[in-house]
Amino acid sequence: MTDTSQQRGTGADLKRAILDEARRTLVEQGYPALSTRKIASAVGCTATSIYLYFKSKDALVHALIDEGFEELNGRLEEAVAAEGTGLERLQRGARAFVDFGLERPAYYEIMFLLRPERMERYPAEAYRRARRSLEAFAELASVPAAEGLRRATIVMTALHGLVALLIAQRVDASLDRKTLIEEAIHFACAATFAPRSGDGAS
Amino acid sequence: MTDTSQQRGTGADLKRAILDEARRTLVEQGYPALSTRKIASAVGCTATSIYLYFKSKDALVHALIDEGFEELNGRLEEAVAAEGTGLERLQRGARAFVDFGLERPAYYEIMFLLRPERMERYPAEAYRRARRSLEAFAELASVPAAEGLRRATIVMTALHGLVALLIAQRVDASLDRKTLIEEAIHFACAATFAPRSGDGAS
DNA sequence: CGGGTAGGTTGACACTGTAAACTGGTGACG
DNA sequence: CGTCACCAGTTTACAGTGTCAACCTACCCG
Repeated sequence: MTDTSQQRGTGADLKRAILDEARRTLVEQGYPALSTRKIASAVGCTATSIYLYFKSKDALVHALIDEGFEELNGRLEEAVAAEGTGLERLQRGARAFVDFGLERPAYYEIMFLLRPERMERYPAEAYRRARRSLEAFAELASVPAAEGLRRATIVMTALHGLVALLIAQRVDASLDRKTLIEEAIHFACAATFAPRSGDGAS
Repeated sequence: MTDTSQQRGTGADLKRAILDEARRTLVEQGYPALSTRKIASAVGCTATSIYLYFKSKDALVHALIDEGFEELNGRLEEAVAAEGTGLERLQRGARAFVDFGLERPAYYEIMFLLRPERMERYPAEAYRRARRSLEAFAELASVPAAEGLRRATIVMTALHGLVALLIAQRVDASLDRKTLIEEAIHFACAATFAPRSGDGAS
């Protein structure tokens, strides 16, 4: 009965509590509502205490981004791993990516939507982890490795655009979401398997 | 010789000066650097004077967004208007869209990258104007009108994803930018002209 | 001359992230 | 046992943000 109804540990416990509260705020109220003072008061410490465990607010957000990529990578690997043709596996991966974005828009925002200059650069080491999903896609492409990365990037950009505009509610509401997503995934993935410069109409 | 080396008009002139300075700051230093006090001091008035002409900072940004869409729409219409097949015209439009985003990343950011809940909703009337480009794309699609909007949306999302990730510098630096863009546009536009559910290989 | 009003300013409030200095408690060592 | 150092956290403060309420001032009109 030492703590006064505040969840409040010390040391590593406090760090965890801060991270938990930050994640909660992020998920429930979005990135803009993420403030050091709010986190601190919810967790029962002062705002400056956060700086004992995170170099800056950005560093805290980086930690959340890491969490996000961990979950995303997990989902993607699972989706891609199962049996099926390359195209099928790619499509499952694409669906997993889109689902992640739509289910966790706040995570998606901090992972993909924050401009880097506002974000005091996400460290390159972690960046590489963020690219694992891209590489998973590249391996599935049915083109030479040199082009595989490009094709995979194209798929990623297409999926990202889909998720980003859906999250931002900038897609015409009259469109059926499910059909749109299915078709967008279909075309995006097909591109990865298309021959070099097939200009032909039928 | 009434003004003291500050560009400083009164009334509508001041409003224009504020808008000009806001645009300059946006273009040169990006959205995060856009602050009412900075604009005010650069333009030679107080921060609160901005509120005489704009309901809020968001309203000021809305005005810039309007400018952005005006330019974008102009470019798109020009690109799409000239002669050529539907596919060619669509591709020119797509290129124009991507070029706009890469040449004016700050404009692109406020137009497409700001989440709506952070943005006190861009008014619906202006929103419609923002959709003109989409409709221009839809008209070019070689599918029934009902599907045209969806196909156009898919192209838009693909292009948006491309621009967004390029701007955010989240595209592998080893890739040749020009080739990536060309190929992405190629595939995106091809989708609009593909038959219904062409699953076929070759 | 009197007064209303458009156009701007002053000052304040409630926030934000963050740095420097301070404090209370706990363990180690002479 | 006494003292010293260290560590976790707090206090205080600074510079910045958007925005509102009150004030002030110069001009025009009757």
